Amino acid sequence: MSVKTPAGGRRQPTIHEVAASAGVSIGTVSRVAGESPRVAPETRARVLAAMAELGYQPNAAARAMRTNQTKTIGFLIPDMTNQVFARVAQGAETVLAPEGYMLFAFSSNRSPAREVAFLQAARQRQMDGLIVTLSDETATATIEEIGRMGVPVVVLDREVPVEADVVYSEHMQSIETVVGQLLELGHRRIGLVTASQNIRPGRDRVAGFRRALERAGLPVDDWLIRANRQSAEYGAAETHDLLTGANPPTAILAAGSDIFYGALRAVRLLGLTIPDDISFVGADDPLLGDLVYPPITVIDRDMVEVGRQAAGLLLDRLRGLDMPPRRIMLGSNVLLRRSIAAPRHR
Amino acid sequence: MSVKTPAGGRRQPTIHEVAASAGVSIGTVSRVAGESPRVAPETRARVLAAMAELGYQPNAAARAMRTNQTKTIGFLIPDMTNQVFARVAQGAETVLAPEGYMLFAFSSNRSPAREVAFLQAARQRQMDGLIVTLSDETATATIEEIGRMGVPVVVLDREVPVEADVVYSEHMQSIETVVGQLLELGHRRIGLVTASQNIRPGRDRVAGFRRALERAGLPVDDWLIRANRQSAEYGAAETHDLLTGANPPTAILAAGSDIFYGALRAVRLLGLTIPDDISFVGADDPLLGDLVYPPITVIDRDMVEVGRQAAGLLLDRLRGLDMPPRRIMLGSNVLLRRSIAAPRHR
DNA sequence: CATGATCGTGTAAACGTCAACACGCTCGTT
DNA sequence: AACGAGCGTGTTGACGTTTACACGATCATG
Repeated sequence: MSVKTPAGGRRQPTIHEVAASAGVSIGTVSRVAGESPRVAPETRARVLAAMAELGYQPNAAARAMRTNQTKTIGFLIPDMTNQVFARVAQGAETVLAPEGYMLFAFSSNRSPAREVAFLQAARQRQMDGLIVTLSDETATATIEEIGRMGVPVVVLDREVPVEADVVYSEHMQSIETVVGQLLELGHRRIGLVTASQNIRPGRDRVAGFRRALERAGLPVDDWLIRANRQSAEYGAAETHDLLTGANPPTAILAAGSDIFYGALRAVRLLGLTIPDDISFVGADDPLLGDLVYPPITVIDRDMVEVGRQAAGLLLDRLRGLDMPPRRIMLGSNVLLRRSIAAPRHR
Repeated sequence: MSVKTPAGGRRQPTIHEVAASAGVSIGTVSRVAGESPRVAPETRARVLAAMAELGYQPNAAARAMRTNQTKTIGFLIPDMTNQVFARVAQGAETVLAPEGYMLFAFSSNRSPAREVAFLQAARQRQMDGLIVTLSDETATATIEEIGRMGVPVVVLDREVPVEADVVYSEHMQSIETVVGQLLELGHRRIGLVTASQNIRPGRDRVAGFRRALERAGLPVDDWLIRANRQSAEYGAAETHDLLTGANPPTAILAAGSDIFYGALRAVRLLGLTIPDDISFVGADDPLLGDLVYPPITVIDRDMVEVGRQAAGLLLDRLRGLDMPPRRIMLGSNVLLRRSIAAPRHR
């Protein structure tokens, strides 16, 4: 016994067919579907039976046209395969689902063009709200498109000139803490590999890095700062370049989960031992940091909480909250592990 | 200068407003939007200008109602935070996007109830097609719901009584290969931790495991087989239990990416050294396997290709292909690394 | 120069739903 | 018995599109 899934597209039953089958008018069916109280129990039962029988599901398009809401939230992430964003989605889901909203995730693969395409699709589809992580704060087309949305938008960890609620993560202090610790141990040349300065995390990490050195009265060697892209390949390439340079760093900060992967791989391929040959700090993937040997010090943040907070902000707007944009800042933790030690030659 | 995103819901411009602004009828605007050739170039230009001016995006709900298609594909995955499924989505995307379809991912968190909810939502939203990974083949409600879809559905790596195209991954042979190799090295007690036998991968892995032992003329100790759930916690718990038992295995097969994580963690926490104290084989996360020390032998498959193949099958159906269900089987590779060795006490 | 084909455009119906309104029925009240 | 209130149900426009059809203008043809 097997169930058919006709490619030809079996027509879905409509409210009219349910009405006919139950021997009532479409208005009554609609009231039953909408859980309106104004229906006699006996009628309701008959309608419910007809619905079940026919496998009726109300047509969302028609419903959306009448009610101007779709109970759909769009979730824009730079990269599906990155656990960091997936966890955010998971957190948001836990808040939105109980309210009857469906969260649909869409991955831009860090392409501003695809971000615009997503925003337009979301607008076409009358999505009720959006949670977005942009891949480039300077992409004006994306920002204009957000302005046109007409529904509440929550922005994650970006600084964009848009009147939207934002959930920020703290990056600067944690980098400062880590760099401070490395300086304490005697490191004088520390390499930083992180995201582009076109997004807040990249900018803040570089800023925190510089501040830590300046505070210690040390000069900043720009050669040691690599802040351009967010990918394992980039992390690997820059780490390799740093470690094979004329005057290599004695510690590497791989700030970003993909970069962390790539950088760690580069260190391994060079046959270097952590922390004897090189001190190493990762970010955003506490699991990986704890699985390798020795465990790696990691800058961590609770992404599920980010998702919950973002969903909370959105939900308030969906309920009609009218007030100036709100900003939430969530903290980071430095999970100290055995991957950092005093530099060898010194 | 900042852009507004009114919570109140700025009304979106409609085709009527564009028509008025361009001084033509709505029919003409629709023809321009639909790229029909029957429009004078001068008129087209005027309409296009009006559209751009107003930031017009056609209302997908209204369009869907007329045309019965939404250019939307639903993608159901058991777990967003699992890279394996994310990669499938990525692969599918590369095939579907050029055809104008948008892929929206939804995570069921391995809950059959949420799978049903997703399927109903997809039907309500008139999605044009679905790619689904079910979390339990025995959930009849889910299967019935698939039968009602009325649009093509592609199933990933599950055996369900549904007339749908399927993309399978090969599991049995690769497990046999690995177990054979371990036997060769002298292992006689091998622990298997994998997914529930309610899904094909779990079943096939257990079957492959048994076959390898039987072929070698060895008895199968059911205590060594743990096939119940797919999560890091489960992997950790069962691995711990196996390794602290009265007669522990000398090798562990952690078949499943989350299970791999958890199992590896359990081994670490017990302070065991791979491969001296215990031989270890993982699955589905070649990256992790290569990052830890020593690198871990892993059963790997190309999930992006799975996604591409699934999307290809779906696309054919969307184009109207009418033929019996097709099945594609994709292979697995055993990436041999230094985590397996001859057992110590023997 | 009449005829018909072609072209560009406008008009109107339909898609499936919701909700305002209307209507008839049953009660309780006087 | 008459009346109004309230309840359950049916009817009827919208919502924004697409598309078949209609129509006038232009143009080539005999």
